[in-house]
Amino acid sequence: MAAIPLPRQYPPPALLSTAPELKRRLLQGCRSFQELKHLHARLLRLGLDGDQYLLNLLLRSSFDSGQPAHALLLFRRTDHPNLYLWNTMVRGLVAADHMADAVHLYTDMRREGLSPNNFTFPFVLKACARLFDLDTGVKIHAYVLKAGFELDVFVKTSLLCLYAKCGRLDEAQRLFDEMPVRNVVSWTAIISGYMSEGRLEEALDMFRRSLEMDLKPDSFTLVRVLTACSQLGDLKTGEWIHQYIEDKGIEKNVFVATSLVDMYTKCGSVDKARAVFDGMVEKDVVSWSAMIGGYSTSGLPQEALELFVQMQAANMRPDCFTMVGVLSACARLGALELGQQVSCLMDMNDFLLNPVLGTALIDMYAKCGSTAQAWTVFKRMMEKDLIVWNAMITGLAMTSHGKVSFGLFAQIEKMGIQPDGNTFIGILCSCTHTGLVEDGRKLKGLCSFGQLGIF
DNA sequence: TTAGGGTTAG
Repeated sequence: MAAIPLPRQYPPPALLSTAPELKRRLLQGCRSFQELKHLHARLLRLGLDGDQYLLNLLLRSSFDSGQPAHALLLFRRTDHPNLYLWNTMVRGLVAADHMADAVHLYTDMRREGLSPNNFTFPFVLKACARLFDLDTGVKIHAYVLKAGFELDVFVKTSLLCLYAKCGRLDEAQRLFDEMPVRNVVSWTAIISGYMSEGRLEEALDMFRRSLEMDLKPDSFTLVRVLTACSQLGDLKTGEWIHQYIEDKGIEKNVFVATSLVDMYTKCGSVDKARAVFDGMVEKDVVSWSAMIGGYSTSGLPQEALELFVQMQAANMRPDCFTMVGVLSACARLGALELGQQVSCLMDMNDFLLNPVLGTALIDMYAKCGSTAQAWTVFKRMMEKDLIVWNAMITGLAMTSHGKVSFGLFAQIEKMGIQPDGNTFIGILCSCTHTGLVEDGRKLKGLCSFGQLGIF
């Protein structure tokens, strides 16, 4: 009879009687907050709380267990923490999404008279970038120059990201130009900077330049440039990048492959998207959603629904993105029953709290002729942006509820929401469906259609 | 111990 493998043995805490034992245990990682507290107690009991190496492991364990407040508590109790501990704290707070705390801690560190090193800056600059705190970032930049870290590629790239994120692409480009060493991360960062400014062509130009300089793009770079192609509808460049990936034998991870799927669907090559999708070794919910949504927006609802059936057969749980694609396909087909069935796969609150998902459900009900159900969803939705209102106005208009859609239009105005072209298209649609010619004329008198670009 | 908020929606 085969021996039953015993579970991995951890020494009971009581046996952790020496520093090496405690260190080994801390390096294994904690399984619970309770255990973390126990290990801390052992540290105190053994009089090892002055050992900053062990304390650092304890801090990291606290962050890894999702207990940043506990890490902060331990840290505050430490006399004269060394730079390593400060860095661990700033890094941990950034990873735990406590950006303001990370910046405050950095400020405390400076106040205590400690000099940051090349590791400190990327952590704290990331926090500034996420907070869009350019003022603090600029002060840190001044200190970077003073302390002589401006040549460090990590520090420089972090600064570049800060400026790009805060809308200062000019400064980001200047830093990039003066970098003595550029690597794939710096190139990807500047490409992303151009993309976030909507300068997609220039982002692709930077990518071409990077290749001319023999840079080997990685999956992060490829995802960015494929996204730029998607947004531009630039099939030619997208295909070229795909060929480049194949020629160089670059492994297509799930992110790159999904970006290819998205690029092909957005550029009108659904078949190529499907070929990439079928060739994917690993597919996640994003890949499935991209392909299903791609079929829907390409006017192939039947294919979208067939793929959704396959997704379920593959035991892949749909998310909000999947559901939008599926509901949109049902709306196009007028498949009310199916739409109702699939909507049951989600919690109703998901529809009520997510305006995109809610709109997809309203649109499906309205296009399938069930205005009453569309109305119920609309009334219950917590967050209604203009697109939600437009979907309901159009839905009512299409089913000859012109008066009600006019009522909604009046409410929009009363609430101070600025209608857009789609709102007026919905309203005009209700005029044509209900013969409210005179109301349509009045509306034309009231609103400046020319400005909206409708006529 | 460090830098890229890596892909999908109405």
